[in-house]
Amino acid sequence: MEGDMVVTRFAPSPTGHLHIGGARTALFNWLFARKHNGKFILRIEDTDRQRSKEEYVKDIIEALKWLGLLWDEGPIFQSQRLDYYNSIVERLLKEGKAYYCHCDPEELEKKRKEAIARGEKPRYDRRCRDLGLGPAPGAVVRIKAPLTGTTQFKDIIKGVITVNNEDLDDIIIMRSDGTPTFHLAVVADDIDMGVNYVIRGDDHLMNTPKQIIIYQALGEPIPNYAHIPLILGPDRTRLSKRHGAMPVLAYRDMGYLPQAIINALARLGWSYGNQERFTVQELIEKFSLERVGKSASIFDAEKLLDLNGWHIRNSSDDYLAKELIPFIKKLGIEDVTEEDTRKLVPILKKRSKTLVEMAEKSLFYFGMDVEYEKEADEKFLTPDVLDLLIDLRNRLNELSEFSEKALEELFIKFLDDHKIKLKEIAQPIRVALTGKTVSPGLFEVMQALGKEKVIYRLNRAIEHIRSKK
RNA sequence: GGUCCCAUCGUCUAGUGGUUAGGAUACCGGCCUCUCACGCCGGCGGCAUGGGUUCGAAUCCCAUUGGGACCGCCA
Repeated sequence: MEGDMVVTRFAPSPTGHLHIGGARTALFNWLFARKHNGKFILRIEDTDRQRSKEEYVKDIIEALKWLGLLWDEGPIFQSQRLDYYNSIVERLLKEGKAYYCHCDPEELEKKRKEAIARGEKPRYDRRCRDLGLGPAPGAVVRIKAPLTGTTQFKDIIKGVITVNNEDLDDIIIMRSDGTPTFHLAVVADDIDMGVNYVIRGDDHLMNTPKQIIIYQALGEPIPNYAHIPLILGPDRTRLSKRHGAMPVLAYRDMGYLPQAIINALARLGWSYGNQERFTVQELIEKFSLERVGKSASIFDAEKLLDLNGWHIRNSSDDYLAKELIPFIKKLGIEDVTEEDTRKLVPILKKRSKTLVEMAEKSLFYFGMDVEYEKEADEKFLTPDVLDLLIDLRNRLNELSEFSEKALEELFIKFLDDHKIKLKEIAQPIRVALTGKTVSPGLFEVMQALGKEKVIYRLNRAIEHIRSKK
C-alpha cells in the first residue's frame, strides 16, 4: 500500500449510459478520496469487448466531468492491460493456485441447469482441479478456491460478512480467448493501482469473497470494503434502463444543476443529522462512510426538483446567467446575450426550479410585442382601466431612470392621485407588459424591460383596449 | 432452490433501552403579498408481524413475512 494515502476508484463498464446509481457510486468514491486528501482513479472495465461501446465511454466521461467528479488518475482501460493480467494468471498457475480446465462449456451449462432443476447449488464439479492439465484450445483457467473453512471480511457499511468456503466455486479467471474475467481484472488492477478502499454497490457483496480468494492466492492484503446500498426504481427493483434509470446527462438537459444532483445523490443513503441541503464543499467536509445507511432507497425526483430550486436560489447571478443562455436559445431566441440573462436571473432565480423553467419564464423579456393569453386579455385588458393605463404611460414617459426605487416612487404618487390600491391595477399592467397573469414583480419586470419596451407595450395595450370598444 | 444483505410517515431519513418517535419532500390549510414564487406558521402521515430479554424496546435476540443481491468464458 502507498503509506496511509486513501486510494479509491470508480470502475464502470461502458455497457450503458452513466445513470443515477453509477453516479452515486462515483460520488461516494470521490467524496471519500477528497475528504481524506486521497486519490480517485477512473478505470474503464471494458474486458467484455462485445458489450463495451466507445460511445458509452464518452458518455461516462462527459457525465463525470459535468458533475465535477474529476479523477486524479485515468481513465485506465482494462482492455489495454491484457499482458499484465496474463502475467498474474501465469503466476497463479505456476504457484499451483490456479489450473487449466478443459471442460466443455455446453456440458457445464447443461449440468448447471440440471442442478438448479434439482434444487441444488449450481457449481463446477472441479473435475479438472487436480489433473495438472496444460493450455489447450478452448481451455479456461480457474482459481483453486479453498474447500473448507470460511472466508470473512469486515465491510465498513454492512459489518462482518462470513461465507462458508464450501459454497464457493472455482471461478474462471481467464477465458478461453485469453482475456481475464471481471474478478481477476478487478483484483489485479486494484492491487496494481494501490486501491485500498473499494466502495461499490452492494450488488457486489457476494462477489467479494470470490475476489478475496484471489487476493489470498496472490498473497496480497485485502482492501477495505464499503458496499453501499443500491438505488432502486419506483417499483423497488433494481434500477435498469427499463425503469427510471435516466442517463445523468439527461438531467443536465432538463435544466438541473450538477450541484443539485450531487446533493440529492449524497443524501440517498448518506445522512448528516437533519441537514438536507449541502454545497459540494460541505459534502467533502462532512462525508463519512460510517454514516451511510444499510438499506436500499428509491430515487425521488420530487426531492431533486426542490433541491435544484434551492441550488439555483443559492447560485451566483453570474454563474446562472451563463448557464441559462443555451436553454433560452433552445426556445428559439438565438441572439440572447449574457447582458440579457444578467437582467433576468435576479428576478427569476427565486421562482424557478430548473433552468428550463427559468428559460420559459424569460420569454416575456424578448422581442417588442407580447402575445396576450386569451383569458388574461378578456379579464384584465378592459375599457375601465384605459384611462389609468394612459396616465401611467404618460408618467412613465417622463421618468428618466427606470430603477426599482424610482418606479416605486412614481407608483406611490400615481396610486395616490387616483385613490386606488396597487392590487386593483397590477394585473392589467402585468398583462399589458407580459401578456400573462403570472410574472415576476411589476417593478422588477419594468426595470428588466427598460423604458422603451415598457412604453411600447403599454401603448400597444392601450390601442388594443381601444379597438375593443 | 442455495447463500448473503435489508426493513421508521408515500419517498429520503434522524434515532443506537426511557423521545408527545424528530427533520426533509410531497400534499392540505394559513400568513406575507401587485400575480406567481420565495419565506414563515400549522396540519395530515410511520417504527412490517409474532414471540422473547428487560422495570422499560423503534432500538437487543429469535422466528415469520416482505424486498433486494449474487449463484455466467457479463460486469
